[in-house]
Formats: sequence, structure tokens, C-alpha cells
Amino acid sequence: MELNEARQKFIEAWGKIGSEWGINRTMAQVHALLLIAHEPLTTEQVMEALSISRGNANMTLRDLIDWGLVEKQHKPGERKEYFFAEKDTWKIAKQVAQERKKRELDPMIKVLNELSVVKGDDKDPAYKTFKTSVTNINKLAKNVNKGLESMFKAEESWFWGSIFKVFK
Amino acid sequence: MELNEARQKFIEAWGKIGSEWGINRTMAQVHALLLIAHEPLTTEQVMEALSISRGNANMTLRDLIDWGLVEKQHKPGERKEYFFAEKDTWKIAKQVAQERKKRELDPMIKVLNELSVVKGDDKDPAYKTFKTSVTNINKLAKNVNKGLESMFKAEESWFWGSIFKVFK
DNA sequence: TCAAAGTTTCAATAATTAGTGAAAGTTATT
DNA sequence: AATAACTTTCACTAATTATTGAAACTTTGA
Repeated sequence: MELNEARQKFIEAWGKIGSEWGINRTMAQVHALLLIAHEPLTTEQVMEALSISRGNANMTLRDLIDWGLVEKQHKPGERKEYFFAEKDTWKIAKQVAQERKKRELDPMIKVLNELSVVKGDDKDPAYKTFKTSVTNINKLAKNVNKGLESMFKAEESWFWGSIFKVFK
Repeated sequence: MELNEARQKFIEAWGKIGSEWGINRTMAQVHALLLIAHEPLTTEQVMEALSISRGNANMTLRDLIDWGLVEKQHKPGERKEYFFAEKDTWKIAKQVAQERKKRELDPMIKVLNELSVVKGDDKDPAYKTFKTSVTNINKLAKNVNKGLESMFKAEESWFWGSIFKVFK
């Protein structure tokens, strides 16, 4: 396989994975493009490489910056903005996990806590089932939460090590 | 908060989380409905509870069965099919992880393996960056893969224990 | 074998989400 | 302060994804 074909395939695959995880395809593709770019790219270059409009490129790059996956750079003597991606995959993984925790898990835990104080008759099976389900999901969510906190603090090898150690 | 209001909120929250993770909202809501149902429900009851069409209810229930989250049940003397959800959250989490691994991570690893054999000139920075990025993502993906395999085999407390132990 | 009860399919439609591009806004330079 | 280079916004349109509902299909029992 030739390099350009491979780059293309990588961008497609990353886009597909992204869309399966609720991240818009273009955003994942721009991220992929920057991941395999050996130097920072301008908005123009991103537009060109992925055949997308200026508006789309701009918003997508901004979103990637919000997610902490991409940064702006200025080259001395030039007005144009250049964009480059964090390339350390462990940092990327932590960053994504952190953002999603903030946007999704934290609000979910808040709702679950509200729901677990609902009062009712312990003899009512509808109440009992509700209570049990919510309590159990709440416990799981809190464990995930703690697991993520560990991940954020951890070095990569340390993290995986702690998972694998026990399960040879 | 009253039980019915709480049930409603739970269904909405679960639907929202689902859609943020690339799972169609209705599917997540039907799952939520069955999770807090104290007895198996018929297609009619699902349609009624969530105001969705027969076709939608049918397809969604089938999808949930494909995901291994819901099962059919027949009551003796009745022709109707009843549906109920697995309620053990650890089993649910494993099941979801397993399905997504099969559908997404495994194909991704396959692509990454294909891409990592691309040949090129080590002095070409475009080639070097591509190679490095793909290799690193590949390593991460394989660690996630191993981590999931551990999870599938593990008991819940054992799994979390192994993560928390190291990070007090 | 027929018809009633129930289930599934799928073309048509609706709802949602993503993308465009031109206009407005901003910033740096002369 | 005027202009040119560049960035951002947002109303409109396109593309995608989800849902409906009626027709086709299947199963059961009389």
C-alpha cells in the first residue's frame, strides 16, 4: 500500500470510529488529518485535504481545541493560524475521557443521585424495582468515576499494568 | 419526587446518555423502561409507554435482543411475547463492552494492522509521522483490547479492585 | 383449512444533525 | 484611518438517521 492511500484509509477509519462514538465524522477526520501531519496545517489546507467548507473547517477546529486535542500555533512573520494535534495517544485518551466524564458522566451521576432519594412503599414492586435499578446503576457509575480519576492521575504503563497484573 | 415522575426522568436520562454514545435514543429508552419494569412487558405496553409505533418498538426490541440486553419470554397459555431486561449492571456493562469491541474495536485493530505495514522512506517526515502515529494508536488499541478481555473474565469487585488498589 | 392473533418488513416521511458560503467581524500593517 | 489578510458567524440547504404505518407474513387453535 502506498503512503497516500494509507493516509486516506486512516482518516476514513478514524472518522468512522468517531461517528460510532457520537463524535461527528468530520471532526474525527480533521483530528486524524492533524495526527498524521508532520507539520501544523492551516485552515485552507484542512479544507483542501478533506474537501470541506471554510465554515465547517473553522468550527471543527474550534471544537477540537475545546476538546483539548488540537492547538493553534503562530509562525513568526505570518498572520495565518496553524493547527497541530497532540500526538501522545495516552494523553489523547485521557483528554477524551476527561471531557466525556465532564459532559456526560458527571451530569448522569447528578441525576442518579436525585432519583435515588425518591420515597415510596417498599412493598410496591414497581417502587422496589425502580429503587434497585437506580441504586445499582449509581454504584456502577461511581466506580467508573473513580476508575477514570485513577486513569487521569496515572502513567500509561502503570494504568494498564494495574489492570493486567491480576489477570494473566 | 413522585415515582412516576422519577421513572420518566430516568428514561429520559438513559436515552440522552445513549444518544451521546451513538446508541439511538429510542433504543436506550426502551432499555431504560424494561430496566425499571418489575415484570416483563409486551410490545403493546412498550409502544404505549413511550408513544412509539409498532414497527419502531419491534425493531428496537430486536436490536436490544441482538445486543444481549433483553430477552423474550412466553407466558403459558398466551401467544403474546413478553420482554424483560437483564438487570445486573455489571453484566450489562460487560455485554455492551463486548458488543462494541466486536463491532468497532476489532475492525479498527484490523485496519491499524494493515496500515502499519506500509513501507516508505524513513527520511521522509510525512512517512515517519504517519508510521509513528499509527503504531502508537495500534499499541493503545491493543491495550484496550487486553483490558476488555480482562473485564470479560472478571468479577465486578475484582475488576474495580485491580484498578483502585494501586491508586489510593 | 381458515381466520384470528400476533409479528415483521420496508417504502415513505419526519426529525435531526451536519455542512455551506457569503456576509460580518477582527486584527495587523502602512 | 484605510485596507488587506484572515477568522467567525449563522441562515439556509443537504445529508443522514429515525420513525411510521400499512401490508405481508407467521403461528396457533377451532
